[in-house]
Amino acid sequence: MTALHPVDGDTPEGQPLAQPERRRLVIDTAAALADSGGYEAVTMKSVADQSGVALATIYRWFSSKDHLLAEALLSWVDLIGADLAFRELDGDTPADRVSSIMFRVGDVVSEHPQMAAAAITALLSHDEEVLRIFDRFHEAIERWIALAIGESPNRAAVVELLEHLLWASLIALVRGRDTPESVRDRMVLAAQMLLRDPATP
Amino acid sequence: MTALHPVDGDTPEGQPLAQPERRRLVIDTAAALADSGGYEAVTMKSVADQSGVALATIYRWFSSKDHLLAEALLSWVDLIGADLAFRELDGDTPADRVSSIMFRVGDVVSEHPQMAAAAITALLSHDEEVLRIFDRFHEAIERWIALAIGESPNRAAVVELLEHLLWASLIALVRGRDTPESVRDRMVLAAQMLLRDPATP
DNA sequence: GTCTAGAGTAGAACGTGTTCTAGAGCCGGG
DNA sequence: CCCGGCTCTAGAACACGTTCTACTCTAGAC
Repeated sequence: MTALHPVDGDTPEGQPLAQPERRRLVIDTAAALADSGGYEAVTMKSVADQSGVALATIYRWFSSKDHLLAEALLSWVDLIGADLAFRELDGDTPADRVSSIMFRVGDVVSEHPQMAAAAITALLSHDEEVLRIFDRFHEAIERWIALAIGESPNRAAVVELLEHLLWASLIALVRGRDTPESVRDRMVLAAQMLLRDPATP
Repeated sequence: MTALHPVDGDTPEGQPLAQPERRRLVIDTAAALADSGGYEAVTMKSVADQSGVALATIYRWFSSKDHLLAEALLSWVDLIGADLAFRELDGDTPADRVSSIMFRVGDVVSEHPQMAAAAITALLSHDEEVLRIFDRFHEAIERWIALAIGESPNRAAVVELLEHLLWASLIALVRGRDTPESVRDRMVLAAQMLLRDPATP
């Protein structure tokens, strides 16, 4: 059994897949394992076996298990990002639109709680590549929140505060210290308080 | 070499230490290792060797490495708590007093960055015992912040929001994504924005 | 003094993330 | 066609957290 005949990496025509497709396959395999059993269920050996890519090759493409899972998370980010670009945000006030975003994020997390927990665990790693991905994640969330609140005094500061709050809430959520509902409520309340006019006449 | 003669666990008189003292010794050994080299520098074997307590015994007392490090963190919490109980908080406004607390927390973290990073990494574990300790940590921080802001409309909500912000900031801090100064600034700004009168006449 | 329950111990063993080794297949330039 | 360099591979090896095993020692009951 050599590189000519990867067990699970062939096209229907029997052609071996090219590198980008095999890389994608590895990420998707990890995501599937994470989705069904969370962080611990993703063992590098099972990812290798199920994807048909050798363990050593996976480590050539990804610096660590956490890096691999972080890459899987990026697919979600793209998904939510595309959704936000496509569908208008509901709500007339900034707080309403923050609420609207939180509903979408909450839906994704609620539908895939194990994957979400695994991804957030991975994002907390100190791995170099994970930090890189974390920055992209950070930028995406910043964009979403900025989109929701629109113009406002202190805009940058408010966005930063809301982002930190969301991050802390997501961590609490996957640790069972919080519920999706209270995350949503907290974010909306924070948006209301931070966005009210500082000098109401 | 048996239980009669633990290498490092004797009093100057040669008496073997009692269980609570030996437990304390283990925690302090872990803290010392964490302080000098961070999370990875704390290996259970080196804690066992340097404290003179057998590895199996350490696992009888602590459910995991993360539990052990979380216990080490509690000493800090007690320290800061005692300091807060003893020294009045400076500042006339709630925001000033939040700033004052952040200075004290920031000082402790800045003086022991490796230990802080290790402790926060440990606190993020899903270990049962760690969750228990996390709850105590959470209550302590809640108390500190409540103490700082005093009476206020929406007090509970403001405290909760500030606590989440602090948590996210500390994580960013130990990951090198933030500086003590900007954590302080963020907390003070948040306190100001959240505590301003909702209906200025 | 003897016995027993329980705490403590040394060291082997195990699981999993990660790295290493040695070699096989592939591809473009001569 | 052959070479040199590249990717990929299987499997061994390693590190460290954690658990297991079989044993010793101690303290208290009697």
